Amino acid sequence: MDLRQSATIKDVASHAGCGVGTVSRVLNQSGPTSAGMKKRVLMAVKELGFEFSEVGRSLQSSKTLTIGCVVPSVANPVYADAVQGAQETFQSAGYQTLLVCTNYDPDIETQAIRTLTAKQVDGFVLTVSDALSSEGLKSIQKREIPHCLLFNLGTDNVKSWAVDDHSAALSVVKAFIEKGHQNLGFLALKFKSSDRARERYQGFVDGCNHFSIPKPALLEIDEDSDALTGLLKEFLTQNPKLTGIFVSNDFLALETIRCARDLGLTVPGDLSIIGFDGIKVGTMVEPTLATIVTDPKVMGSGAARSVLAIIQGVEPPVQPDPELTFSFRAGGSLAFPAAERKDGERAATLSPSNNLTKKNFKNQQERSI
Amino acid sequence: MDLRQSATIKDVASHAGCGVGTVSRVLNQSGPTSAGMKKRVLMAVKELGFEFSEVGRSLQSSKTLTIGCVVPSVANPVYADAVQGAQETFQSAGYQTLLVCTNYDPDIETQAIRTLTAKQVDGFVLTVSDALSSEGLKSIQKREIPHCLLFNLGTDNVKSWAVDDHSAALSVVKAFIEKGHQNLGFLALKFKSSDRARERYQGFVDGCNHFSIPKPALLEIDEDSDALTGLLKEFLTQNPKLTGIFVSNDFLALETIRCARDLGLTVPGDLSIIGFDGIKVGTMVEPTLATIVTDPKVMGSGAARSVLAIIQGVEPPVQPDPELTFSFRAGGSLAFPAAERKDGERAATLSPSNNLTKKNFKNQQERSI
DNA sequence: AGAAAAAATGGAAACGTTTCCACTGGGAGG
DNA sequence: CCTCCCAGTGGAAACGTTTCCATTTTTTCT
Repeated sequence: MDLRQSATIKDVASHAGCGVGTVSRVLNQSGPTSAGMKKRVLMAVKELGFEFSEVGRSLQSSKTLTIGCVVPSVANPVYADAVQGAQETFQSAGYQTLLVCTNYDPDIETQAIRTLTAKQVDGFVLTVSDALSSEGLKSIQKREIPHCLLFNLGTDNVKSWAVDDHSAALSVVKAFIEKGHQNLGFLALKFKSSDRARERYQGFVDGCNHFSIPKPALLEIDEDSDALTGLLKEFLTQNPKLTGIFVSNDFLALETIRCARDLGLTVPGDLSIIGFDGIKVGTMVEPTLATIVTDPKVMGSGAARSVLAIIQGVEPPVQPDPELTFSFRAGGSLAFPAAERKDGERAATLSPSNNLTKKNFKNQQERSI
Repeated sequence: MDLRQSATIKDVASHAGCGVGTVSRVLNQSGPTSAGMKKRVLMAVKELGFEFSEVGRSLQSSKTLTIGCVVPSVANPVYADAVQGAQETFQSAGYQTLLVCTNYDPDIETQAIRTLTAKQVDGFVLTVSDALSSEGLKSIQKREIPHCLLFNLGTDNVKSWAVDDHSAALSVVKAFIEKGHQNLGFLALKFKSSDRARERYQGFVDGCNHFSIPKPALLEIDEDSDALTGLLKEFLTQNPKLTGIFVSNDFLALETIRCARDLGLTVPGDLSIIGFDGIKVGTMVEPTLATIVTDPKVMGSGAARSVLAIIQGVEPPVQPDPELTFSFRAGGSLAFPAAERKDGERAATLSPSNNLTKKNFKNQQERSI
């Protein structure tokens, strides 16, 4: 038989010599059927290679068994892991995952949500650019489609699985202080298009206030650029007392360490660095990277379970205590500032910024959060 | 109005005082309509917040504007990047991507393909466990659903975008030989469930034959385990002449370097390592990692364009010359063997394998290809 | 002005399901 | 023997579109 055009339930019915209702009942076990009939239907199914069309089903049931998953980019391992967790969870509940990467662009985000809504996804897991202003999120809420935010902070009526960025940033300050640092900096990528980065910065500022140390200096870069060395030099020159930098993601932190070295600075001797995310390679480099460890896969899976619970109308899973969504990991990139500068200025000798150090990164990808 | 239950085209028609055909014609610009009618319909649409249901459309047109994307795991950055590339390409062509991670399990793979087929995806991009035996792939071919393999080698009638693993492995041999290595090893993860790893091994063996050096020793591990140090020690003990190891992916290569150090060996002094994939961090560690650089995003995007071309019935894009799907990147992990052992045995002093070196990898993920 | 052509419109059929209602026949209970 | 009930079955309706054909309205031409 020709499998190109798949058989329909009507074909099965006529082939088995019965009505479509009977076929449906046999295959879905949704009603009484005689043994003989059952056998004939199953026979016809096998013979025709019949499989239900989910499209027909969806039209009838107005359920698609499909979830929309919207994240900035899976090239970023944080989101990749989260997507992995969500996808696995949905998969084992019988749902498929429709993935969209917005590339941090709010317009794409809005458009994507519109498209997925038109496809009648049964729910959403999403990381939006800004949870308070997202058009897409609003329309999801208006339509009352089950959803759960991921990494964004939720509100009263919006579920969310997120790292407590604010508290995490606070514990970064604490870690710096314990090592005797007083003058800190914050380095972030894509600050504008990420409420997470802003949240971390706010926590960092609040932490500095709380411990009565100077407000941290902010270095904000737009792209994961080769110009970092130069920018860093300028930043350090403008903030000569600075001994520690909190970098908003681990990849950028590793880059920063490399740039610092290019400038003739030692890490952690001249400059301590703390990252964010807790990627595995942070433990494999020398010095190891002090960082905030998170578990994106658990977040993704949690958000997925929340959505499933909402769909099924049961009580959503309890989220972990915000304080448990992250942990501080010590590392060689954080130490006491060099003795002679305990409260003094940086040795005034930054080596000349030679931009010859650009490496050929064929695989260079977006790695910010 | 209540937006919970979305309006249908009939609602729009009655609201605008016209027939459903007219509404369809106005909204799809698929036929002549008067200016007045157009205005009334658009008005009704706005008022009701109407949006087409893609499900109804799909049923009618038997097109879903959805592509199934099946990969082992997006926790592996190689696949994550590939998925990113494919998704972007599909997105800009108006297609959505239904993502499934098989976790290297052929049964999940088969099941997933079945489900996606039932959902009537318009095409597939997939990395299967074994292209020659995959049940799912067979059924896709039988049903003549447009598809393109990703990382798997294709056959006459199956399109594919893949790194030329065989040639790449060959150039690894060449790189080792140029540095004077004669006794090589191959270290792979998930060897059984990946035809890519097997292809690399075969290329490596063929290369050794070609250059008339001994057949490489094979160390095959099942899991990304903490036991690597022990296994590596055993491996090196059993192959005392060995001076270079080709490791089938970069993450594993970095781990291997670390384990070698735990055993008191220096890299590259006592042991040279070449990895595979070309992940970014390979350039950020010390020593930098010699490796085969690939560009998974380009592969994913290419496979996506192939599928789109097949769907549209046009000529698929030409794939790059297989030899250009990878390049060798030199790195500090590859050097001449230590002089005193140029053709001798390893200094017989492997430090005791103390398994105290297990680190607490909270974020430990699957990283094999 | 009248006829013919062109433009605009309405609505039924079809796509593949599930669900519900109606019908049949047989067995149990009176 | 009659009634009632129930398991088993068939088939129409509904889900939301598009498409096609028939019909009505407008325009154009003589």
